[in-house]
Amino acid sequence: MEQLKQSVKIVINEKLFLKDPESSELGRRILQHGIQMIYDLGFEAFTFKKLGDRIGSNESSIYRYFESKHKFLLYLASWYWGWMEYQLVFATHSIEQPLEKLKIAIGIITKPSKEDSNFSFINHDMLTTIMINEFSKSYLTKEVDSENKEGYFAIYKRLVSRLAKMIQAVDHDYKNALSLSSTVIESGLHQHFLMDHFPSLTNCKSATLPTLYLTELVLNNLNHRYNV
Amino acid sequence: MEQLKQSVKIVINEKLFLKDPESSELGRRILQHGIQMIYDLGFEAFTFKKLGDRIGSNESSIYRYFESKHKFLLYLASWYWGWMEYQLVFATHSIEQPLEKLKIAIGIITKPSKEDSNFSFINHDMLTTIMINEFSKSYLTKEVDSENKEGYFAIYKRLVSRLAKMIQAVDHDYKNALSLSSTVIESGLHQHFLMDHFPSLTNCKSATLPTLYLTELVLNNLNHRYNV
DNA sequence: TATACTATAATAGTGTTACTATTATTATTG
DNA sequence: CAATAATAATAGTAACACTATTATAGTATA
Repeated sequence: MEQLKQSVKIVINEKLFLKDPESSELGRRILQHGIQMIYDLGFEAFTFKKLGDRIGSNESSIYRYFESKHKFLLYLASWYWGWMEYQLVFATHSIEQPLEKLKIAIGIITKPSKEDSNFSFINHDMLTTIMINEFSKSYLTKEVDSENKEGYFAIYKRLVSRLAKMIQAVDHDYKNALSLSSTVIESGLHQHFLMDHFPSLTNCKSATLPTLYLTELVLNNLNHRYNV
Repeated sequence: MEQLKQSVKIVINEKLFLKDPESSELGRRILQHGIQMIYDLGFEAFTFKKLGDRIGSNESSIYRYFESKHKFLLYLASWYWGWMEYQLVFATHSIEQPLEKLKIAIGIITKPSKEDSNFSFINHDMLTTIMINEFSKSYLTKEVDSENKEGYFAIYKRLVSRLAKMIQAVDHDYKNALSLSSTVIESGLHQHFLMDHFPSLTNCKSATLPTLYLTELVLNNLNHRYNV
């Protein structure tokens, strides 16, 4: 917790960038407009060349911050999950009751920002949408294993593990806390995608957000188990 | 059911191919070796050029079967879900008991083939792995909505809907049958991916397959609900 | 046997992507 | 004022995802 609060800046694996984009004006413009462009065009159509044109800068200058488009996505994903972790730890640290703690955690993970104040040039709403649409692409690659070894997914994994611990705290005997945690985090994104593009495949609506569905899904599996 | 059994051939949206690849020797080689190559190289590194070289044919000839690499993936996905649907309907149609039916359905959807006999030149094990690694890429695009309108995801959607109906049959009052169905199908793939690449994020192991975890997950939510 | 037609192959070419390399310019600091 | 660092400009590369055109081989029909 202390690590998190002493500095609000989200600490990201240094191998994901060549020069810290938060440390200069150009770097911040890259983040801000990069997010905007991926949001608008999708990750496939987004290029460093287009981004350079947009911010009145040069493609080659962007490459001095990020080695590749793929690392840029990994950077954004780390930032997103780091920010989730921050919210989660901050919102639950003073709560004693494990069940209460878990409910709040699920609420944070499964509901898309909106109400959260921006504490940097990173637009949270857009970043959330980017994660819904693009996060899977950051790990569904032939290089996952080596990139995982490099620690590029460390923050994400820490979040899954944190949520799993909260699940376990509510039911010490539940055998699938990790799977349930990863399912909630994944479905938190996926159900939003379905709402936007395949509404016939989900019961979630702007009124009934995934939060409710997933909270019930989890709690029904704790302390009163059905054994197959 | 009759539609399914009258012909074992899986019927795929005709807009997904220019010439039916199952109708010629070259077409079948494209499918067979295309699957092998995507399995080996991943979808990104796979190209029609490489496939042409491999099968001693020409890039341009492959383009006479599939308009694009993306449509080839959509074709494979349709084939995969069509085959799932076939297995599911076939295995459950004679079962009366809704609970029994549902359990069998979840078993089929969440367990990777292996035991299933190939009834075409399509290798089911490889195709399953391809779906685990690449299926998300078929819909996480800027073109989802228009492609959805064209019916490119029809079989997948039908499967989600079928499973949702089976869930509903076990508990008529459950409010999130569609979301639960889509979650099971998604997690069926995702938990396998985690087993292979992020074992610390799942409790599933070759011994304890996702089937068990997901069956419990579903059944714990039916008929004895916790209300948030 | 000639002809017509189809399937496939060969060849070439296009615009774009995701970079890399080199050099020039501008801004900052000692 | 010189040295250094950051950024920009320019050019180039190999590969990708196609498209277009022409050639060839095989089969079917008149």
